[in-house]
Amino acid sequence: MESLLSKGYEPHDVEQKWYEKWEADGRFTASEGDDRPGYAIVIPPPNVTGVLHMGHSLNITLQDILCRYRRLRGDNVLWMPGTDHAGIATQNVVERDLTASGIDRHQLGREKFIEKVWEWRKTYGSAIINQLKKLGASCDWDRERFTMDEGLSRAVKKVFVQLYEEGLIYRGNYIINWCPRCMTALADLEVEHEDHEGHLYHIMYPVAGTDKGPIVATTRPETMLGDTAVAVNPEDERYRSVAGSEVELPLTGRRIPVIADPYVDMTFGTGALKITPAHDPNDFEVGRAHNLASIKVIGDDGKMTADAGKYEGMDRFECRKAVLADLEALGLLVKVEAHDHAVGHCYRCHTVVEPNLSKQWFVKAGPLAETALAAVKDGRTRIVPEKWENDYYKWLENIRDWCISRQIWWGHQIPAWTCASCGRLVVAEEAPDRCPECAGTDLIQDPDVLDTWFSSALWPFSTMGWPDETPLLKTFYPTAVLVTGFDILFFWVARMMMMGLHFMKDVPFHDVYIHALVRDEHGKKMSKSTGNVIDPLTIIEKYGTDALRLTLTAFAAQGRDIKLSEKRIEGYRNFINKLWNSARFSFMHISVENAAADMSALSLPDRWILDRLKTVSTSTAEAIDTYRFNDAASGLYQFVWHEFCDWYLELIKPALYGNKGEKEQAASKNVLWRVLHDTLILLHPIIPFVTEEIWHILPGTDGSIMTAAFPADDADGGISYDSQAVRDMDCLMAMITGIRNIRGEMNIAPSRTLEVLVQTSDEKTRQLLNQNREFMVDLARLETFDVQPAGEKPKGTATVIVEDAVISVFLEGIIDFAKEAARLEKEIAKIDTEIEKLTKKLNNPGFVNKAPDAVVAKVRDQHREYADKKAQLAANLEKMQTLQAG
RNA sequence: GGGCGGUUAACUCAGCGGGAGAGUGCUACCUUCACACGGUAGAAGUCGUUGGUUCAAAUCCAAUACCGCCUACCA
Repeated sequence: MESLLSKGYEPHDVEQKWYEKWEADGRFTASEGDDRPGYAIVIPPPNVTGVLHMGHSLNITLQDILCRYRRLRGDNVLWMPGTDHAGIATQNVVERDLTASGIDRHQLGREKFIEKVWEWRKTYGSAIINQLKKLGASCDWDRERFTMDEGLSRAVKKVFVQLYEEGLIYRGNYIINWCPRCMTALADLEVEHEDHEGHLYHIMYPVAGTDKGPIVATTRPETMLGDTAVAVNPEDERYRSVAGSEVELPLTGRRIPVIADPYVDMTFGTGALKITPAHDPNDFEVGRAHNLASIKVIGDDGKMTADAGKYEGMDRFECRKAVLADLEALGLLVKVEAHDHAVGHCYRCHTVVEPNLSKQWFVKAGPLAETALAAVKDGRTRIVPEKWENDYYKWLENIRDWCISRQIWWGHQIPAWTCASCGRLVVAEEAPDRCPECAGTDLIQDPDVLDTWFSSALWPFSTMGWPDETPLLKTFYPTAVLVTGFDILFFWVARMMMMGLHFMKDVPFHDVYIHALVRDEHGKKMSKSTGNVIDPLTIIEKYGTDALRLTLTAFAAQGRDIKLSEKRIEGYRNFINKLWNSARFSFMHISVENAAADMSALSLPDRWILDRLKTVSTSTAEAIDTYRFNDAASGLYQFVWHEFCDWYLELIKPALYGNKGEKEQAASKNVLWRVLHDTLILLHPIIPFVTEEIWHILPGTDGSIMTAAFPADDADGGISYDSQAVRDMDCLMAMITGIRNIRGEMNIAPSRTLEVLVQTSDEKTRQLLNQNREFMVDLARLETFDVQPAGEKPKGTATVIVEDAVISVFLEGIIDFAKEAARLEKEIAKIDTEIEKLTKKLNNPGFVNKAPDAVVAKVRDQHREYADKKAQLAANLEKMQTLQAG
């Protein structure tokens, strides 16, 4: 059997093999409903154009841990997968493709273009899904959804119509963010602000018929061409005389009024504000209040319109330069100041966005936000870690209406029609046959599509078949938890809350777990342009999926970003290999008889490891239950490597090789089987592949590890805590480590066995040592091992103190005593600093009187222990010094 | 402008009121029959700075510095 197992773990074939088997056996398939508790997670749908990055990898790993864990705990788990049609992003990608072959989408026309996008999706759309599978994602792939699917589109239409009828969707002319490259409106959230070192230009607008007038300040001088007023504060003495008069708008020859409005901040700039209602949201409001005209001088393509006069056709930034030069020539550019300000960029193509007056569709967010806010405030949905709740509250409290129409072709076309003859607007799920107003049959559908996030907002219920009342919805809505990064808390989470509560009358998820962002080793955001991306697929190729998953999990501490480097992944790959080899070793000894065998006649190490196993089982369950993934990973790492491998396997080797009789051999084999068995299950949610592989080699297991029971609580098979075994083992381990320490410090070759004497007045300790002397002899490599009551200490020995036992290692002929004297001095110095600290505490009346008794008693004990230890070591040091002198 | 987070061993990070921890790296020794992707041992930190609360502070509070992020209609 062991010859079949390679010395080093080879992940690639194993991963492929098991993933295919799991899928084929329907291991990921949820039941529509049965006796088991339902547990659902909907995947944050990756963009269909996407390529797997580290952010996905972390996100998927954590969800997979939860799903696999809940299955092991007996739940009916639905992990709903799918992709997002990513309107603007996808359209951009396909357009780029077309451009490469010399085609413009307008040549193709809308219908043909959309066909092209679907073709594109057919060819490349499953790439990201296949990459998720590489990560081991146990999604229910039979239920995979796409936001443009027929079912989801139906949900989108229904939601749109209902919100419109409820007055929560409206259409109107407002200032929106416009991307002149994508040629579409954007929601406020889709604008990324960046600080730019810009300029504040001071421009004089001469009072009509004079050459003096108010000076306005602006960062976007080209917009002056669309100015329809100058505003000053009514309280401002400086402008009292000009308020109400007219000024001449330079470069245009137009006359515009000077209006008074308290909105103007007298302390900023010159105190006079140019008003451009068509290109600034504030100016738009002021313009409305004063009935000013709106003149749109920057077109949707980013070029100046006919209303810009001689600047028509110029790019907006060219125009800025031209306007400045012309003003300069006229002597009207009074001052240029350096001015830092935030400039908005399109989050898809990074072009500078332009606030533009435009007719768009909006969601009235206020009422929806209120319910979403309340659901978190009253705890129906919990955000973990809690600190994100504040951000959530703040955003919803200050929410503004959401611009949902996009001037692109790829997406859900808005279900609104206008009658060509009477102009009547009809909003309906299906295309109307005739106008309800005039019975005209020429109805034209609004060409715009909806914001992609509009359909994503419905994801938790649209994927389960809504608006039909499906069994799936009944079993799995509300979902258990949403796992996502904070970057889409507003974009997506908050909007799902709003829509879920409005249409399902219940929250979409009980918990929201916000995980970290993955950054590079220097803490920088990974991006293609910086060239610092660590590609998960490359990592998987090199180290295996389990290593990547374990690394990400170990670093997924709450509330902190993950700095990833390949070096770290290597370390966790080594752990996988360690686990593999511990199993290889185990398989040399255990057989099917050891499965589920009785747990009696246990040796001390057996009892000890079972206690540790129970402890780590409980803490792993607790950690996953509370989303402390890193605690789960590091707890298991510690247990497997440093308790199971370093100590337990070493301790039971003599028993396994039959040196301790059949009874103890059988007992240890049973325990070994049991520990390995349970450990595999505990690790499976984090590292599914290697655990499944070992599981199948482990004798006495049947079928997939995915069908096993998680060894916690009642499913622990009667293993019990054993604090006595833990105390005894701690004592033995401390002695072994102490002796090894001497060996190391004295440079004694491992092959050289040592003579050791332990003296202790405690009979129980003597008993413990006598009963377990083989462990000492074996692990500390001893020639002789004597246990005696306290008495005269021998000469020429190195000393270690453990509790009240004095361990003497005979050194005569092995090393020189000066070395041991130095070692003792160092040890004593260390103890002295401890004693000093403890003494100070005990001499403090405040401490003795006010601290809890238990704490005081503990400090007293410690103090006594250290004092004893010091006395013993000092006595031996004296002997060393005499020996040296002699 | 407002808000949040970080600052702990050379590096990356846990810990968040009662003895400073882990992984990696480093040093020494070891090719001992699961594993050199290994073993044993070791060195290594005024827990950003200053003040306060407390018998007790890396841990709580208040300032402050530096770094990072989010958010915002001051032209």
